[in-house]
Amino acid sequence: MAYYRPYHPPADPELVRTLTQQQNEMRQRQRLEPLAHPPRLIAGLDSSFPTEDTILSVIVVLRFPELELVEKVYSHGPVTMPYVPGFLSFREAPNLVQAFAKLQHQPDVLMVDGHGYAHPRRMGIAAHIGILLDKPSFGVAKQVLTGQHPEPEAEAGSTAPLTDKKTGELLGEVLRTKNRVKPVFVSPGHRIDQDTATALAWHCTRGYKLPEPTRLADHWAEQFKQEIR
DNA sequence: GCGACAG
DNA sequence: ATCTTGTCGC
Repeated sequence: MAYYRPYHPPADPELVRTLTQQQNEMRQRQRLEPLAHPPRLIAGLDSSFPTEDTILSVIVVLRFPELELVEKVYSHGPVTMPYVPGFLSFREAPNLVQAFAKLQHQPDVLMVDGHGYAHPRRMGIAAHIGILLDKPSFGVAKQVLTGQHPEPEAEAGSTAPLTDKKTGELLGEVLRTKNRVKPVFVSPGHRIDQDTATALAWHCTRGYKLPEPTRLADHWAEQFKQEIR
């Protein structure tokens, strides 16, 4: 059996150095603390690429814990950065911020597609967005970026720790949202803690692998994709 | 030096 | 992320 992994064009060393420094600076502003108040509105943020040079970001706002859709907005524009593992936020965050500005309702917390603290420099896109908007945020990713973890039990609701192999530090939690289906990776971003992030992700699941906020954002992207053409 | 690598 | 057919399981 031969396994292949996607080939990533070599990233410009100078660019990587600049962005790394920027993430380390943002890390100084990151605050991981319990949510001040229970959320009334939770947002789901997701970006897609209708064409290789066009980015489409969608944000949905749901009432919590009912999970009823309250609002949905989108923003699209030209792609300005290549995808480089570890620097996803610089490619997607700007357009997400543009979409956020269109919201009529202000969400209490943001669920972002991708990692938050579970990042090489603890600055995944979820943390990045939270700091830029000064909003509580956390990430829900479908694949691991960094860290190791044991397999959570097969039953929905089971969790397992995602830790740094070197230091043992807790980076996030692996959450089985659906029976016998690949789990998702939850990690805090900004102004929230791990337990709250995991609890929110779990309380937002409705029988699908992805929690409603990000699942619906992804769903509406298909609809908005038609509007921009 | 050898792998790993969100979306 | 995106492309893309058949296939497996509830």
